[in-house]
Amino acid sequence: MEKLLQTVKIAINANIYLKDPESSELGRRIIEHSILMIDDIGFESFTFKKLGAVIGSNESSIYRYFENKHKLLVYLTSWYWGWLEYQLVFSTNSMADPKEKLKRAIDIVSQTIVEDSTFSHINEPLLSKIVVNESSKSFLTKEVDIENKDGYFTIYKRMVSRFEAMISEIAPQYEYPSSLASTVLEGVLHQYFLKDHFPTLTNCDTSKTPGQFFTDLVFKTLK
Amino acid sequence: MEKLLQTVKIAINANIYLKDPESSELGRRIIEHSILMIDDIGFESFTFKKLGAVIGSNESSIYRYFENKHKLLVYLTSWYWGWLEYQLVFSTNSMADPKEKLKRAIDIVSQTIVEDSTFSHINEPLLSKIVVNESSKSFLTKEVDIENKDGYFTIYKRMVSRFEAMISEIAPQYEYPSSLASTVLEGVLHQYFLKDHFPTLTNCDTSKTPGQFFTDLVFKTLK
DNA sequence: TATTTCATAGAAGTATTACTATTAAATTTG
DNA sequence: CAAATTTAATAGTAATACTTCTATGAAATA
Repeated sequence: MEKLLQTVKIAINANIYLKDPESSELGRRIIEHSILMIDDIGFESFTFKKLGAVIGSNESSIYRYFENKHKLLVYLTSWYWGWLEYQLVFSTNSMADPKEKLKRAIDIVSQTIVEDSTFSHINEPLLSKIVVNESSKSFLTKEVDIENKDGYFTIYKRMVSRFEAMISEIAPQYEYPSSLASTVLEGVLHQYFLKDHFPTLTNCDTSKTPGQFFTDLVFKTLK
Repeated sequence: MEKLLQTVKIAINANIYLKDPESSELGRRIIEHSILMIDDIGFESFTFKKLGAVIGSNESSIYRYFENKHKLLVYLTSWYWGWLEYQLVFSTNSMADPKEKLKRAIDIVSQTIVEDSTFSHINEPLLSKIVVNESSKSFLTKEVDIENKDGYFTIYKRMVSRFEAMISEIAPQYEYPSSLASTVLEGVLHQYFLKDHFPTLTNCDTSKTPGQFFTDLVFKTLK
C-alpha cells in the first residue's frame, strides 16, 4: 500500500497554471519555496522576483508556470484541499456508521497537520498555515465568478459537498446541510486564526480544539 | 429622539487615521467615495490616485488622512461594526428575555442593510457589501498582532464579546461561547458571500436567510 | 552527426503603485 | 488682519508586476 500511495498525484485543474509545476524540477522548486516564503513574509510581500532570487532562477522563468502570484495561491490552496480530500476519502470509505464517518471527517479537516513524506517538496504543516492565513484572498476578488466558472475552486466545492452528503445522511430533514458544511470548513480555519491572533474571540486553545468545538456544534444541531 | 440620533458619531480609534476624516469636507468625501469605488472596482484595484481623480483632489491630500489604503479599509470596517453595535445595543437594551435578546442580536447582524440617513456621506448597504467581500483582508496580514495591540479591531472584538455574553447568559454551562459568537459573526458574512458566488455551498437564498440558518444553529446548540 | 526544439536564465524595458517632499495657493482661526 | 493650517499641484523615488527579447545548453529527432 505504501507503494500505491507513492504514485498518487493531486490533480489540479490545468486552467490554474501555464505549465504544470509537477512536470519539472524547477516547477517543484517553485512550489516548495513559494510555500516557505509565503509563510515567512506573507502573501502581500511575496513576489516572483524574490522567489526567483531564493531558488536561483529568474522571475521570467516563474512566469512560465504561473500567470501571477494570485494563481499560484489558488494552486496551493487547491492542492491542499485535494490532499485533505484524499485523506478524508481514504480514512472514511470503510466506515459504515454515518455518525462516526462525519465525526472522522470533521477530525480530518480540523487536525493539526503533520508532514506527509509522499510529497517531499511540499511542507504540509506550513501549507496549512498558509491556508488559514491567506486562502480567503484566493476567492475574495472581483474575478471570483470567472475563476469559479473556469473550475478554480472545484476541489474545495467537492469537499464541501462531501460534508453536505454526510450531514444529509444523518439528518435528511435538516434544512441547511450545505450551509452547515461550508460553515464548518471555513469556521475551522477561522478558529485556528483566532487562536493565534485573537485568543479572546475563541475558546480553542491547547485543551480545546476547533475540531471539538465543531463536533459538538454539528451533532447538537443535527440531533 | 431623532434629534439625539443625529448627533451620534461612531467613534473610531484614532490610531487608524492620521487626521479624522469626519473633521472636514474632504475627509467625508474620501470616506463617501472610497466606499463607492471599493465596491465598484474591488480593494486590490483601488488606489488613492484613482480616488483623488474621482473626488477632484490630490493623492497627497488623501495621504494626510490615511497612511495607506489598508488603514482606510480598517477604518471602514471599524465604522461598520461600530454602527452595527449601536443598532444592536439600541434595539436590545430594553429586552428582558435573554433568548429573545440573542435572537434579535443575530437578526441585527444578519439583516439586509438599509440606508441610514443619519450618516449621509456613508452608503451603509454598499459598506456592508464591502465588509462581506473585503473585510477579511483587514486582519489576514502579517501586521495583525501589532495592529491588534494598537486597538485597530477593538470594536469588532467588543461586538463578539457582546454575543458571547448573551450566549453565556442563556447557557452558562456551554463550553464554547466565544467560538460560537465569532463563528456567527464571521459565518454570516461568509454565507452572504456564498449566496452570491457559490450558491451550491449554501442553502441561503431568497427564502432562507443567513439569519435563519444561524438562529437555528445557535438555539439547537444551546438547548 | 547535424538540426531542430525546448526550457531556462538574464537583461532590459514599461506601466503602475505606493508612497514622499516641496512649494504655493486657499482657507480657517485666533 | 495676521498667522496657522489645509489643500492642490508638481515632481520624484523605489518597488511591483509584469513583457519581451536574446543567449545558451540539453534533449529529442532526422
